[in-house]
Amino acid sequence: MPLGFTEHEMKRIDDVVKTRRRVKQGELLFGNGDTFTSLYAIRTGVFKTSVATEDGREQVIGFQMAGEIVGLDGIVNDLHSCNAVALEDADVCVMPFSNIEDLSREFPELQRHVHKIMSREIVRENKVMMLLGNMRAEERLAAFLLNLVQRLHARGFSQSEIILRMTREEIGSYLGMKLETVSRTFSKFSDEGIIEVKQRYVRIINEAALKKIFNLQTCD
Amino acid sequence: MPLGFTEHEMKRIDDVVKTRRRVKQGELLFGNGDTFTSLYAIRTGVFKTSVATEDGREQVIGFQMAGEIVGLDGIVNDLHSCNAVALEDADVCVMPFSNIEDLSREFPELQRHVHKIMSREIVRENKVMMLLGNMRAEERLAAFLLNLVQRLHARGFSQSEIILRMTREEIGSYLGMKLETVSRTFSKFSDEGIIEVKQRYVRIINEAALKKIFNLQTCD
DNA sequence: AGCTGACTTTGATACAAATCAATTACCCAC
DNA sequence: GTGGGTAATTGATTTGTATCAAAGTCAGCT
Repeated sequence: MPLGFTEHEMKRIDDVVKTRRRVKQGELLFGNGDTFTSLYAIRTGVFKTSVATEDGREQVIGFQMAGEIVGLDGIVNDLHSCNAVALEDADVCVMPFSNIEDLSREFPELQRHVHKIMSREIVRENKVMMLLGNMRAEERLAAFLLNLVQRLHARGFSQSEIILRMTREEIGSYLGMKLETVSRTFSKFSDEGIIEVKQRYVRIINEAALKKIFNLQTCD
Repeated sequence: MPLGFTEHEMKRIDDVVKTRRRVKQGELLFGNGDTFTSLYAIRTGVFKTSVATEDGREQVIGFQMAGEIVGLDGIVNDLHSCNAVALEDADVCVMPFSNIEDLSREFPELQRHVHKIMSREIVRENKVMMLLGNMRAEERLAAFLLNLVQRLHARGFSQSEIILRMTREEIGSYLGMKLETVSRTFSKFSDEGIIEVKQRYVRIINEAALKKIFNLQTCD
């Protein structure tokens, strides 16, 4: 949240954020078709967001963690158009969107902040489209690992070790490949000494090699 | 634009939109790295937006036409992160973003409108991710054609005839396939009597068949 | 501790789309 | 009209990933 407010102002902004909600592993925070009322700021836990086709194919849209906002998809039609599922027990701030709109008319800083959050999501999705449209399996997985470790590091975790909260199938769905291909690509990186993999545990041994495979700047 | 304003209010809102800019075919409206100042409302013409990797691969992010807004990618870092190129001579309204923010603090209707535009873009990109991650060539092209004809029809054009403003390569980039595959898939649909294709001219003969191939509701 | 079920790894094979290559069609300038 | 360049089509072949199949690993439960 942006700074530079008086105590009174902070109080009013805090009020938007006061409602909490716990979501257990595997539970929906919101689902496709649900009425949209609020954005959610993740406090703890990791979520996946996904959309599905009629015939049951799932596309994972993103993995979200502490400090990130989910629910932006609901604004346009007052209905959510994707599912947000907790991949581990999670804790979110419920922020009624009408309150956000009211307050952001009063506080330009907050208004700007909201706009940036939405723009950031658009830019993130642009990068995922590049990944899905142009890259090969190894590039996709390298990009995924680099992105994940960077975000975890920014939150005070290790810059080389990851405990994955998602299955191979979910990673595959996000990256547009099958779970077997995800597994094989992990094994390949492991054989080449670039990473160490043991089920959900991943340690990055040679970050430079990963960056070379994904010869683009790290996404955020 | 939303309705329900007084004459005086309309005047002030109109002022935001008064600057015009012409962009010739092939020219950039804005490019990756350009300073962000404004959103652009397309009045006439068709644009493509795209991002590029270091090694020169291009990913088309979208094709935008009259009434649609481009430039949302620039808000988050005050820099554009994609390119917007006119595919035909075009005409846009330049809308300085600081003006939009100022006015939308005054007019809740406008504020809501801006939020919806950004959310709509997020939802659109979610659908493209589904397309790129889960669908096969025929499904992608069917989805593309249905989407295009629907948007053109909403603008008063035919609901079955299209003049494509983009090359096979650009379509392929958008859909995550090579230009040869785009061409072959067009030919296949043509052989099956679903469409008539002659270079940039496409006529949809059997919309139901296209919808069946793309067995999802038409994207918007 | 042992069972159960979900997830992961690995192997063999099939297939859709990419790649390489050669025409063909079209638009625009002269 | 005619020539030149870009874009599109079509064919032959290769290749990356999907698919099908079978073990192997692990966490949770009784």
